[in-house]
Amino acid sequence: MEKQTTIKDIAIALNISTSTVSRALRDAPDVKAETKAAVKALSEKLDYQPNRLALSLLNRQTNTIGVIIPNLDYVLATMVKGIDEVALEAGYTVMVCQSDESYGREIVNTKRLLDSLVDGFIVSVSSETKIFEHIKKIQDKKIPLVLFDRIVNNIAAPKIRLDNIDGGIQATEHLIEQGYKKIAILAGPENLNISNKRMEGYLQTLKAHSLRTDKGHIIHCDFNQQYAYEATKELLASKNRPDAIFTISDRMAIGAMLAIKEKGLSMPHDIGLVGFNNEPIVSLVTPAISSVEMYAFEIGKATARAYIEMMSGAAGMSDQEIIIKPKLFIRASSKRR
Amino acid sequence: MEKQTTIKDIAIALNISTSTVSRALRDAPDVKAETKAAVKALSEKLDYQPNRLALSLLNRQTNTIGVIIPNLDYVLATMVKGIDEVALEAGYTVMVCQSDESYGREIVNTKRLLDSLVDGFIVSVSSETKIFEHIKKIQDKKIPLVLFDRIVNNIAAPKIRLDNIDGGIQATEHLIEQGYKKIAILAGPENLNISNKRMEGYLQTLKAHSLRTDKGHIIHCDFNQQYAYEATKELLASKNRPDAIFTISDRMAIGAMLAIKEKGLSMPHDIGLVGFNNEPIVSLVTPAISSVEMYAFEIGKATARAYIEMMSGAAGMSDQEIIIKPKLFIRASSKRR
DNA sequence: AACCTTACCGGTAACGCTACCGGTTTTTTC
DNA sequence: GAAAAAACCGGTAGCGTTACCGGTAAGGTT
Repeated sequence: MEKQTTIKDIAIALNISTSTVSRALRDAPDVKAETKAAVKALSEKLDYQPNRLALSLLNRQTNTIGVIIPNLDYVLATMVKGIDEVALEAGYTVMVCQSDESYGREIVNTKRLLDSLVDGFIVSVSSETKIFEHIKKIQDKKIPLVLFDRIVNNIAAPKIRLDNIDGGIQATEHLIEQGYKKIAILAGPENLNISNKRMEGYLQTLKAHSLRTDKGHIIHCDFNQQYAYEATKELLASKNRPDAIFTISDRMAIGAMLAIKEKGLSMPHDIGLVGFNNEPIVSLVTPAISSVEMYAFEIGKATARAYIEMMSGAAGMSDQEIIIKPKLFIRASSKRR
Repeated sequence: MEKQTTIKDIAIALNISTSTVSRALRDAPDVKAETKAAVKALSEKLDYQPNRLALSLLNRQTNTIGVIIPNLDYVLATMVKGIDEVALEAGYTVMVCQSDESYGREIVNTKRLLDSLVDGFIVSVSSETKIFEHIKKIQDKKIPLVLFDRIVNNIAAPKIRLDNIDGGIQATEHLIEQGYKKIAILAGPENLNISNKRMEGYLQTLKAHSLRTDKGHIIHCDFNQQYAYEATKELLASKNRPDAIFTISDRMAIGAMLAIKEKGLSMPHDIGLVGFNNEPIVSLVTPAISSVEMYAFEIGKATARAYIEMMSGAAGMSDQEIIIKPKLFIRASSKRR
């Protein structure tokens, strides 16, 4: 690694002081035009680039956002894309760290970025995370924090998320409207807010239609195709077999689909199926699976915008909550009327 | 943003010098045991964390790797996961920038990270990139560089990639073995190395089996489901209709599949289909699509390892090339014997 | 001629940290 | 009991940059 050209190199070459070079580069008014020209010409020639480390140290800000996410699946990658786009535009650099759904790695990542590498955080917590001390620590240090997607309730920070309850409602309403009576749900891990909210929408809707909720029709399992497959197999073998399944992710919907096919049941006739996320895959399988679009890219962009607003010291940001409305896309797996 | 506790704070509180605090924290031999204890206790209490910016400025290294990738699709996200895992283990922080397949943004990203933010690069170029001055610039500055997946040929750097030719061969051999005679290929963008290599394997294999190559059976199109769909429709409508299609990505295979189904042709009977990447999706569609597994996670890990080796000054790294062997997974879409 | 602007530039300190040199104090040695 | 060795600690400089203060020389004003 060669030594980068510094302001000092230019100063020595032109036999002027570093202060003057610094001012010349920033077009300060009190530098002679020809001095400026000389400095700029030489800095161009030597391919001078200011050392951001030195600047950050001096100004106590890095212009870097630390983004902590649990993984890089389709939804989160899309959200990161949205964050990236807006942040880049605004002159921020983004540092993405994935925790791989591990509480431990989430802490390690947070700690590292806290070493003065970033001046703010955008966080979506891992499904394993039940203790939020590391998140609170960010706030204790008065470092800006924005939560998105998998938010934490009892922390006061701008939050950008989907209206998960509404997503659950839309899915369940649709299934009821299609004449399904015994609707099961494959919910996610028990402590995961987003999955619980989707389930809440489901429960609300059943209640509103005076449908009995069978405890056996609520299954918690990991965000995982295999688990969903197993769970569905059990559901289909139970004595009170459901006639529809709502899964809170598309991966799980695929797992469910496989189990349904294996059992020789047909969709949408015997069983209705609705997923969540509206990943491209759901329109490619047969039958195509109805799914709730969550506008991940928009959520990402809104998150970055909230961050930027917060950094610019906008008032009333501290516990603002931006809620994006989902939209159900109806496909063959649940359309029987 | 509150002021972080610094070494100076500790020094003042304990009425000792900053040098001593620094040494105490690093367990230097010439510090009294009780002084060490006091320093450590206080630093614990104040939650002291060394300022990495200051350290980086001092040591002229950031322990951060700049990863430049064209997007965050399944394959690249998996590779990044691999890079992340190894890098984190080795104490590096990873900074991921996606160029969104845009040459301009690739340059912007490179430039930013070059501002002393990273001390090395891991790069996979965008499909739009035809000029590599920005990559050469990295090397001109003697900054370590590792290329992976979408490598650049005329640049001397460690390269980690799939044996794309072999992937093309495996796919084509398999189709021939299954009795297909008129095998078309949906290749990627023309200047993209990986797609050309896969095509090279395809061409070699046809030649080895003395099969005529029909110019009309070689279609270049973007890495995109829609384009692949259109291209396949044309292929199926042409007078010399192929009896098998090899696509150099799974997304394209899906597009091809849709066109084939629409035309009312059956797989594998009328048309054989083989994709590339072995994404989870291919085993979920009907019929399941044969695909070439490219071990993206392994490639990512190998890339990070090569980077680390290079940083530790290992000799003979400068133009080492690590080539991962792909493996065809045969599924219903191409198995007719 | 004495003073005052204006235009330009240099020096210093600081951001947080460590390497290096040097200086006290205490302990050891004969 | 004096000299030598060890143990411990402080001060300074420097990484690259800019903010701030101050200084010099040219030109302008009475």
